[in-house]
Amino acid sequence: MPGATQPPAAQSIGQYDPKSTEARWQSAWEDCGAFHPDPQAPGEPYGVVIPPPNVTGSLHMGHAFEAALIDTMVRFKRLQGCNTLCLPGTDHASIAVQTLLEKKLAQEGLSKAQLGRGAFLERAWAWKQDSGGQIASQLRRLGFSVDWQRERFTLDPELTNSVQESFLRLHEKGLIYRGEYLVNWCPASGSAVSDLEVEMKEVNGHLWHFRYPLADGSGHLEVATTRPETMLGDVAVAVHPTDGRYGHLVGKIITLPLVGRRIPVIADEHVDPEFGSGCVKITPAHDLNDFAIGQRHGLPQITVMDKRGQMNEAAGQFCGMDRFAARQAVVAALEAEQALVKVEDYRHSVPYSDRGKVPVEPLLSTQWFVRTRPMADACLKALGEGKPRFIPQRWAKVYRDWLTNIRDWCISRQLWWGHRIPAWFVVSETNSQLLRDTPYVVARNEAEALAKAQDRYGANVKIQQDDDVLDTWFSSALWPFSTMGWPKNTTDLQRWYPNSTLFTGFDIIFFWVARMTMMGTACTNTIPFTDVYIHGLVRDEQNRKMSKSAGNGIDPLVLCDRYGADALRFSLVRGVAGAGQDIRLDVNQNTQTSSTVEISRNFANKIWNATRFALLNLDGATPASLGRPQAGQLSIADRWILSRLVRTSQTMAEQLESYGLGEAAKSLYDFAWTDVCDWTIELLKRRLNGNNPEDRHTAQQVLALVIEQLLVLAHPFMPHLSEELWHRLTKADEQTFLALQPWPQLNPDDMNDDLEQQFAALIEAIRVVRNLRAVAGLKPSQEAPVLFVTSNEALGHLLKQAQDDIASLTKAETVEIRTHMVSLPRCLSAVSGELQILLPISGLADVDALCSRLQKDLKKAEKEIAILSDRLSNPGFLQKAPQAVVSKMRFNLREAQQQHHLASYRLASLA
RNA sequence: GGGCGAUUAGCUCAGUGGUAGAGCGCCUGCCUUACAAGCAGGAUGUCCCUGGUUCGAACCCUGGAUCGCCCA
Repeated sequence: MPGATQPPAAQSIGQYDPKSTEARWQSAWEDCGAFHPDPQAPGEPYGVVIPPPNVTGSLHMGHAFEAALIDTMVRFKRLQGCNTLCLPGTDHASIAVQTLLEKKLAQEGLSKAQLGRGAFLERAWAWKQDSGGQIASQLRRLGFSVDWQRERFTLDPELTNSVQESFLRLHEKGLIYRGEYLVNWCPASGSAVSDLEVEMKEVNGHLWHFRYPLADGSGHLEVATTRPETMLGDVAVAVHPTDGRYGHLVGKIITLPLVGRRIPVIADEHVDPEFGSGCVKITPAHDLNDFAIGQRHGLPQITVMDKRGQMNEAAGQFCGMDRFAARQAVVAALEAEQALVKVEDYRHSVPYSDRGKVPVEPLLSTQWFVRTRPMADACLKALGEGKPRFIPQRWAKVYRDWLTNIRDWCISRQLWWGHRIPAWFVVSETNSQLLRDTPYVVARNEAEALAKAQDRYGANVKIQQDDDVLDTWFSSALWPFSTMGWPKNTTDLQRWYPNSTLFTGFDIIFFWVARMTMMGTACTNTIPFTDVYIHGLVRDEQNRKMSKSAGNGIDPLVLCDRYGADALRFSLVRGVAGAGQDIRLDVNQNTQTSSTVEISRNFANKIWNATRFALLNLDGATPASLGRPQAGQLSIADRWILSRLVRTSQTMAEQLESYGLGEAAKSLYDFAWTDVCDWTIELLKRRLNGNNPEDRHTAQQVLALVIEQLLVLAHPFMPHLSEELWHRLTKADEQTFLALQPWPQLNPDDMNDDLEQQFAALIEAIRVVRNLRAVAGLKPSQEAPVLFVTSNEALGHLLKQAQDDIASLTKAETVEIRTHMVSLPRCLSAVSGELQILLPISGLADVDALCSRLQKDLKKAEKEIAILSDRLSNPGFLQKAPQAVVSKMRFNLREAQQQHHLASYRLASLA
């Protein structure tokens, strides 16, 4: 039970409370327009558009993850001085919104047909104003540094204009056409959907075998199908041309059972002779493969279902039945005619509509399509030149394969909510009827359409706009430039187009990324972004994808409330191993807690307290008023932390530049916790509390500098915390933001490899003393003298320099450094490399513990000596390994031998 | 059928050829005036298997196993 022994008030003093700060900074940033960049401002442009979430959606962990990644990068670039734009928005989600509204209407006993298009759209807009786009406010809660003044919605007038303009241009170039094809029909939403919106699902079904009699009475053929109801639309039976069993039957006529239609036996390469009997029924109007075969053989297409998925007149006695009821009825009827041979259980893939969650029905209908081949080729060519660059690279291959095998894109949807297709039918040309071959004009508006139609068909034409709307992804495909005002050549477009990086999940490479690049090439003649960063999915502790429908998700906002947005963000970013790798977030559904996020909360608290320590020790001075420390005044520990600071700042910048976000987060964590808190602050305490004013001043300068820069480094990951603390530390006014400060500007000369190596030895010496004290059972508060003996001069010098530091970190009464052993009474001792560490206290020593400690040292040295001398006696190694490696091994061996020697000596002296 | 990813400490994962790492968890001791959301110390490994390349392999190559994903 945490804190059970202490009253909450006493406990809260040293605890960071995100609730009291996060909301304040979010509104301060927004009110001051901190993230509203001026396109004319200096700095290298860095432009990102966020993947527009669905307007029906609410924030889930996937959004939070994506937002955390984007914002970390965006804030980093801003600190680096880039002219940074991060543009938010939402998409209108045709099918989702329409499904939602129709459900609501149904509750009122209404249908959209009763309501009519105008009233329906009014309701849709009303809904959108009310409850649409709650995601925007939720993204604010994460501290996402987007420019809300530039927020866009795909149905905004300007974006609608972009959609119309691109439709027009593509149509003019022959890249959009209208035609009658087999499309994926979703009976649930009453609309066509694209290939991508179809998901193949493995289901347990049946394989029915039927007998089809030859018309001349000379026998029959056996066909097998998983969809008996489609046999009503059969127009042929196909066999493989080389299939010896059936060669003689090709060209013969079959009488289709139940229907009585006379259909031919044909030969087609496509037939798999191994499958079933080797005979395939052909239903061009209800199967994609059959459609292709039908076209090759000039067969008719007989549609036996309507758009609700019910059998139509062509289905004869089955007319009016639902397709699944018809399946049973057809089987029963065939059985009655003794045409049913057998039924097998059969596991197979069935195409389901992503949105409607019902099996799609391939259906012949007249739709609009994008001719993708030319655009895909342009994209492939660009990819050959490295445009765009994929991170991680392997996704480029997925993208390329998709573009290589791409099919035309069905873009019309039989829905109302969306961008209405800017095409008008000249119905006067076909007796006021809308037919497949009714001519049409494409225009920006009705007046322009009328003019065009009159121009072509005479003054008395009557026109009527296409009822359908465009696939939502059509407008999403324009997002990188439609949001910036295209086709107008705006300053935003000039500044931030092409965008710098697109961040998105691999699940929409096809849906979105490829379509954006295609539309980018077609409309703007360029790939719309330089880099594409593909991130993974958020999974739960059982490695399942976190999703609302699976019920294993957790509301990110709940975690924000519990641990702070910064903690959640840090967890998500730190969890990224390699780019594109999934991350795992443990979440306890019952308690709504996560130990992963708790760790990050603890880290935030650590930074909070480190800064609090600084504030308590700076006497009200700020980093600026204290000034930077003078080189001549610095202790070895000071120089060490400055070196670490410069190195960390450089490393993190390199990691972030190369999209190593998780690595950068870890660098920050280690620097803050280990270097700053465990060592630097502990070392500074002595000088801050001491009586030497000069030394104290230097310590304050170092502390102020290190903490301020730490806050800058932390800012991309934990923006609220760092902003709050930076203000407390610097006493900056309320219009000045850490978010707009420069990335640490430090002197690279302060980075010193040798110094860091020496300091590591010092740390090791301190560790050994502490270990020795623990092993020997000394109480933590008990002071004891420490004696170092080493014949290594450099090491001795280092220890001497840091004598006071060692004393304060090891509770040493005195610290003595000698080059030679002196005779001492029995004492605690240990050995580290060329260093003997002795605690000359008699009487207290736990001899057994000491012996085992020395035994351990001895064993370790023995093992090392064995490995190293083995290696160094290998002529191949000496000859072929790099000199640096060889001499390092030699050095290590000498040190191990020293250690061995000293440890056995100490052991002997104990006996 | 084709492709991709993963496999390292009890858990989550780093580790691009030179003596296996971190955090959490675990054990011991500490409320040491920044922090118990903390401090100090400690224990913990067939780096999935196999063969090869190499002076040297967790890492590169062959083959395989298990788990997951994508496409047909």
